[in-house]
Amino acid sequence: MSTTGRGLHGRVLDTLGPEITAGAYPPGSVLRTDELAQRFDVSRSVMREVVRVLESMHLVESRRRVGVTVLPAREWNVYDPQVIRWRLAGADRPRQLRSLTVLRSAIEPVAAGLAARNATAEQCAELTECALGMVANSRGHRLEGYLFHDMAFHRVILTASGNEMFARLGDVVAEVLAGRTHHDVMFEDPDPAAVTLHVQLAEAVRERDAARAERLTREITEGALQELDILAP
Amino acid sequence: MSTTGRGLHGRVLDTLGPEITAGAYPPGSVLRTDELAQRFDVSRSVMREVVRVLESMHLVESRRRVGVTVLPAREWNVYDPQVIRWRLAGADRPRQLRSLTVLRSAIEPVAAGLAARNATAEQCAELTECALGMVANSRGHRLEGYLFHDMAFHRVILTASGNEMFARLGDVVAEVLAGRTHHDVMFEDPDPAAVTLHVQLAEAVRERDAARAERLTREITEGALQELDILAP
DNA sequence: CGCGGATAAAAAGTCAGACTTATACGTCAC
DNA sequence: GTGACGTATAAGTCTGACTTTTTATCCGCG
Repeated sequence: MSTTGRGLHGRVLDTLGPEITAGAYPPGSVLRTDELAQRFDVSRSVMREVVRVLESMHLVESRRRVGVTVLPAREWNVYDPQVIRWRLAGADRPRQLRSLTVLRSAIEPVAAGLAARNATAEQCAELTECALGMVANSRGHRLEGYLFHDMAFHRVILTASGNEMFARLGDVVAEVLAGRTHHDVMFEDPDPAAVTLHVQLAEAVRERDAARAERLTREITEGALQELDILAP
Repeated sequence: MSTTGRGLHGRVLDTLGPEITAGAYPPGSVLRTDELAQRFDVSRSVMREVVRVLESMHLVESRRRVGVTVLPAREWNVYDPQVIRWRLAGADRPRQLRSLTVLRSAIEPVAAGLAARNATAEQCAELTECALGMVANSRGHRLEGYLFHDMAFHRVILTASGNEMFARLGDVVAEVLAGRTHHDVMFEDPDPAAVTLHVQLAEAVRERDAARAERLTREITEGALQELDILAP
């Protein structure tokens, strides 16, 4: 589940990264490499590597004679999967989930339209398989099984679009879907209407109906927006 | 212009990063830290920091007893601004430009719709100012001036949307616009229709007409797609 | 001939300490 | 008050030794 796991350096990162993204240090705060090394009981070499990684994520900035300065959230690389995970695990999780759901609502319809044009026969088959899996798990509190197929479904759509930028959002969408199922309200079985929409979407892609695929996906994502009480246009 | 500039570590990164994203080492290639350190004439400490950063971008993977393995492009963090710049500077620039333009066509209309709801009075003013600047530079080969206001315009839209994920794409869009003006065909003055659309968009946002703002932006981005010969739905 | 376990080698990982360099800040002269 | 100068500070760099993990090889046994 955790990503960096390996290495002493990764363990420090897994503590310090979430602290920063959680806002434990207000923007402009100054950390010193030596102090951090002492706190985590690692050598400066390791600490410097950690700082370099945080710097490449634009979470901090390292300057001579000053120290390691924490940057304002506006500067962060919010598309870095690591940063996304850290923020989703932190306090402003709801806020983050909203941002990402709005992003989904912009991306996925277009991706679905492209998928209808570019999907391979194999991808079409995967898609219908996932949709069937969703149907099969849509009743009787089989939330985990439903989630599994839901994540796979959207990942296939994004990949089949043929656009690498879209494909790379597969993990993010999966994270959002998982978050919705696990942490937020979702005690009951999923909305039957949503299930039907997914089945129809798989159908539309198979039949190369780009316009319909886009329209159906827009309905799906608007449902997701409404769940989070985000006003739909 | 260049980003990492500072530090010995940054200079090595500015050479090795572009090499990898350009595909100089096929996926699965193995690099050794010591050899790299020798090649760039830096100490292993510095080289290790470089490798750590590349690893956080998912360009490479470092494993004990094996070395530093180059990962397939599918794994790369393609939203990392650094990676985007490296790829735009490399050989598959056209491909990259297409991916990003498709991304724009998905994001910007939604962002414009949100901007119409959320933009502050100040942002509305900036928007009209940018649009006027575009008009003023739309004739007589004043491409640089036009580009400047065009970049600013889209940046304001993305920021005014109020969604941090959208806002963070400001740099990317700017890069795409700059790329179009500088490297690709754009000898003549910009399309008058596009200029008009921008003026109308600023108007729509000012008047809080979200639907119209979205529709106008869709027209703008479809124009961008057509310029690159990407089929529009 | 093939298989499994001991063994060795290779590369990253870690650490400690000394040295260099840039730079913010205070001081002093004007 | 302003400007030049010196100093303290924290990051940056280098070196060399040691540890750890993982892979490949080799050998003996079935």
